Amino acid sequence: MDKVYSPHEIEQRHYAQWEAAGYFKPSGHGPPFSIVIPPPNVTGTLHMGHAFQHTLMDALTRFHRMEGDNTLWQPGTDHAGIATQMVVARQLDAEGTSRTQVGREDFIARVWQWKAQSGDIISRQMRRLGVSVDWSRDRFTMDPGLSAAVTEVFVRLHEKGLIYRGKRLVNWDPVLHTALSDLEVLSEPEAGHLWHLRYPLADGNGHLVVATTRPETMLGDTAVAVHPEDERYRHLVGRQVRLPITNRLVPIIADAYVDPQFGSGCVKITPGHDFNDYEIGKRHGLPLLNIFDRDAQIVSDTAAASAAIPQSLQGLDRFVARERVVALLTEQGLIEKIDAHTLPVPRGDRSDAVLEPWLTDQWYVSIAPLAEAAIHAVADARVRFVPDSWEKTYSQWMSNIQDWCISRQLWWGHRIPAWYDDQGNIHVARNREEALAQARTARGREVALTQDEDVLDTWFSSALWPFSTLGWPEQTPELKTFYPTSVLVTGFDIIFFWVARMIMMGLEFAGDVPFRDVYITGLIRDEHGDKMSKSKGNILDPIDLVDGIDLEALVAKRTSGLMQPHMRATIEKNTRRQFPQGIPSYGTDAVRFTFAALATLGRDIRFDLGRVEGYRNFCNKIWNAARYVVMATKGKDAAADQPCEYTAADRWIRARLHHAIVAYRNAFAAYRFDLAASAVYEFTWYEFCDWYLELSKPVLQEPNATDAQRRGTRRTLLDVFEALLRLLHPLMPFITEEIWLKVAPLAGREGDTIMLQPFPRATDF
RNA sequence: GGGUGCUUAGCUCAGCGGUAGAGCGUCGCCCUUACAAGGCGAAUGUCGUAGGUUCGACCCCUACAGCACCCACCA
Repeated sequence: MDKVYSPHEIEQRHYAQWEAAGYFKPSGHGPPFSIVIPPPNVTGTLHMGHAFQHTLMDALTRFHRMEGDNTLWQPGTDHAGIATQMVVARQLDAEGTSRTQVGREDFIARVWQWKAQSGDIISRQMRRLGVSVDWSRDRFTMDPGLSAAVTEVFVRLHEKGLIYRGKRLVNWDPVLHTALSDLEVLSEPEAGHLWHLRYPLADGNGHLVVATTRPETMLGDTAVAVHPEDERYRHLVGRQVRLPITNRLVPIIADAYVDPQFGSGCVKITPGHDFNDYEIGKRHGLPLLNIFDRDAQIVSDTAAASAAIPQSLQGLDRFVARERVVALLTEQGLIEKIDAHTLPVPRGDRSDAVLEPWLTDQWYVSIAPLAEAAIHAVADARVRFVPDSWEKTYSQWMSNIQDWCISRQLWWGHRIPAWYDDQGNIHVARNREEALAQARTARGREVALTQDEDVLDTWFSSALWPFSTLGWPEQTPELKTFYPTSVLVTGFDIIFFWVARMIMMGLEFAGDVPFRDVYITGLIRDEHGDKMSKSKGNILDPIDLVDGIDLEALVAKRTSGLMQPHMRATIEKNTRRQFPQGIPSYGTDAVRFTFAALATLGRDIRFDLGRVEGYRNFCNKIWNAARYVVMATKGKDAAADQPCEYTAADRWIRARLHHAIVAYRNAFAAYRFDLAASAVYEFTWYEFCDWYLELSKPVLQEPNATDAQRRGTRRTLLDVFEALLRLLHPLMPFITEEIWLKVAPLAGREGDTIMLQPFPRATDF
């Protein structure tokens, strides 16, 4: 064996062999064990969080495979509608054209092209991490089969009355021009103002003061509300104010929603552009005025006329309109005062654009009926969260769940299977022919149909992932064998987006929960506890830890393609300070072992390169122990069929191995990868290397030791070390394979790979 | 407003009702034929604060403080 452990060549060689030999396919004769991968965005690259989760999933998969279970790790990628569309749109921009210029069909073709190119990057990264997914079953959310599942689910939910089309306020992204679900809205407090506006009473006797953070929306006001018990205003309820600028008359109404303590105690009501006001408007039968277009600019033409918006304001962006409205009111002496005020501003999670509540037609899932079964599934422990503290988060959210807006005004995604006839009737069907037949029956003649232009929320197809990847709605053998899956490994950030929805859809369509356990990981943060992000310039590419990267390449990587170019200098400085020598190559096993060792339950992880270095040293320790074991036994008498005499040290190390196996297995059963890692680390280093290897030397070297004693020690060296390799394999697949292929024959074990060897049982020692 | 988690050695984190642990870092001594990507040895903590339960608390309970996160319609 080489004197130094060099992971690079070893890793690539073994992975290629494993894959070629088909070792990743289900082959065990035991009970099924299955995991579906959380499908990464096909146009992204794997980040530290992926590498972390993949390490844990692979450890579980390898462990169960070695146990003889019929093990499937189902891979695949997600089309990630908005994210992907944005990336390709940006590419087109850079080429001096645009999405709308190339048109829908060509744009989609272009995305497919990009998908093919980008998807390769992810699978290459995954292979470098050693993940033992069954590549022959690779799936993509927009594959024909999975798309058919999407359509099937949509049609069935519609038939059941659980999908409907409705006109109501949605979170509208005026930059991306699409509706978003509530979950895609991020509200952060931002500095703003509270404008106190004077609304003259219609009878000319003074005015009311309303406080607002969005003065421009006064153009769409249809009432002013006060609290019913508020003595100051009680007498005014039922009377009217004359709105400035538009001169429209709007009523003063009483509604308990109003907090008399806040501002002036009077609230302007804009049902068309505020979710609360929308509800109040419904309660009081107020008219709803739409004053913004899809770009969030002030409307013109008839819409402007019905709100009596003056020409001078039409077509203005909402923020320009705000200034103009304030200026006009100031001129008229209608601004009482302006206070500084911090308010939550809703932004789109992808575009970061300030969202506008906007009245549109959208498709919704009536979710409460589905949620009920999903709440019970968790309450009854048919789905178990690990750690279980997440159950509360889950059930609280599920109990207050709102209908899910599933339509998106995008091009990249699953087209909604709904067609409209010339009278605007809706025909939901599996395909155009079915829709035509439906229309024919309904109308008694042939009618021309137009398909809905919209696509579905990406998470709609993700929700079906555990069964759509296994062939549903066909009752395939895979579906029968591997559904429900054994465990889902994912981050807490997508419990609502994904986990909850999979449970609902799984129960409704696949007849059972989608997974037994949900292991929730924390976030991988940088060494200061900051979230890793491109804009902060603190991201690490897991492959760079594996292969190493020199400083200049790292700086270039971190500073290219920045959204805020002014961050460049800071990022470069920090990077040069933190990694003056770049990042050395640690090898996959060291990186994986680090992830496992850091995988404590229920908290975020500060990723510390010092730990990787420590575990790289651990790899080296194992390597050198192997050199000793081989040197001490190769070509020497270690025959199992000859008399062996075991020293106290021999018996002791076997007992310690027994102990380590028990600890490791218990840790795995409880998803305590950190404890498994430390159990095997401590046994290897402090017991096997520090003590046993040293104690074996006198026996093997002293002239007066007997042959039986030497044999006993050699047998023990081989038995214990060979088992130790199998124990380590789920966490460190490569180095264990490399050494095992050399040691196993000496230990009298046969096999072409450690991957399919039995996992050590404590009772063997 | 509701909820969750965290606070242990310089740093990153385990831990358990019974005299405080690991990795990294620091200091000292070692190139002894598995291993200098190492070995051996050493130093370092009123385990956030204040109460309580207990024979005994870092561990259980209560309050408080600080930090982080999630959900929510106060204009």
